[in-house]
Amino acid sequence: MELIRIYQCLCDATRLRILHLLTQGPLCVCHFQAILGEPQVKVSKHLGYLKRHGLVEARREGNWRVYRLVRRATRELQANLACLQDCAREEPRFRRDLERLRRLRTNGDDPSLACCAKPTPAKAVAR
Amino acid sequence: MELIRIYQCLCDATRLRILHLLTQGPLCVCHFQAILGEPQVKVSKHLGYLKRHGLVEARREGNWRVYRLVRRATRELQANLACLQDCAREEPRFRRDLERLRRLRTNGDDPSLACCAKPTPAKAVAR
DNA sequence: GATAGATATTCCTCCGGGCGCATATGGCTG
DNA sequence: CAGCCATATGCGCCCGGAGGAATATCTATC
Repeated sequence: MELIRIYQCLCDATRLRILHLLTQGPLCVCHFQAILGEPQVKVSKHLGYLKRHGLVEARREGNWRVYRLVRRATRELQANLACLQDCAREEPRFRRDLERLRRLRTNGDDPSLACCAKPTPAKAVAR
Repeated sequence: MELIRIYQCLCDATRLRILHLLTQGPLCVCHFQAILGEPQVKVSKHLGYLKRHGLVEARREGNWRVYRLVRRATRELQANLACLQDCAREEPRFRRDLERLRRLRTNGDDPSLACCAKPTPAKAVAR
């Protein structure tokens, strides 16, 4: 049952936040780290999980990897992501994530492609 | 995060089928057994899980227990159950469950309250 | 109050997944 | 090619949850 796989992906907080962010567009790993405030291993593993389960796909972009929601998402996935977006509107945590994403995009650079390390080579990501 | 709890409940096939059935109205354990074709322990445990996690509530009805979705479901829960119902429309398994439920209700007796053992005391549930 | 029926609970085993540390990989740059 | 950066992977630990067999609990009935 396809649905099960989807729900299994959704039932972890970190993955939920990742997917929620991805509904706003592709993102690279370091951005996830910055926004979620989670260690690299954790982020990377959850992205791997999502990829293995077919919710997400990745491409290389020079030195980093950009993740996005799968292009041809099933109806089920689309429905559930829409539902997630809807529910997320009221959860402070999701709102903060969105806020940070927005800040990264404006303070930083180009919306989707320009990755970290471009604006501030010294300070970089505030860990 | 409330959402997580919901998704944790949704990420098992048996629970998914149970919740889906419950969107059609209250049901007692033996009906679940009959419809799902799963052993009593399994059904009972998953119902317990759903109850512990606040998606479901139960009342005694003489010798048996009738389960229902929680009365005051959160917005998140409502949204996700609606989404589930929508997705379930295309999954054969869910359709079969609904079909069996319908058959139980017509062949059997009264829609919601009348429980098993009333129609056929001899054959009972075809295990 | 003994018994039967419906359901819950306990005990056990097994497995997948979450986490973190350390290390590997793969591309870029000097 | 050496070294750095971003990211992935392997390993070990731990925990929760799934499944099933046996048993307990609660209710109705005689």
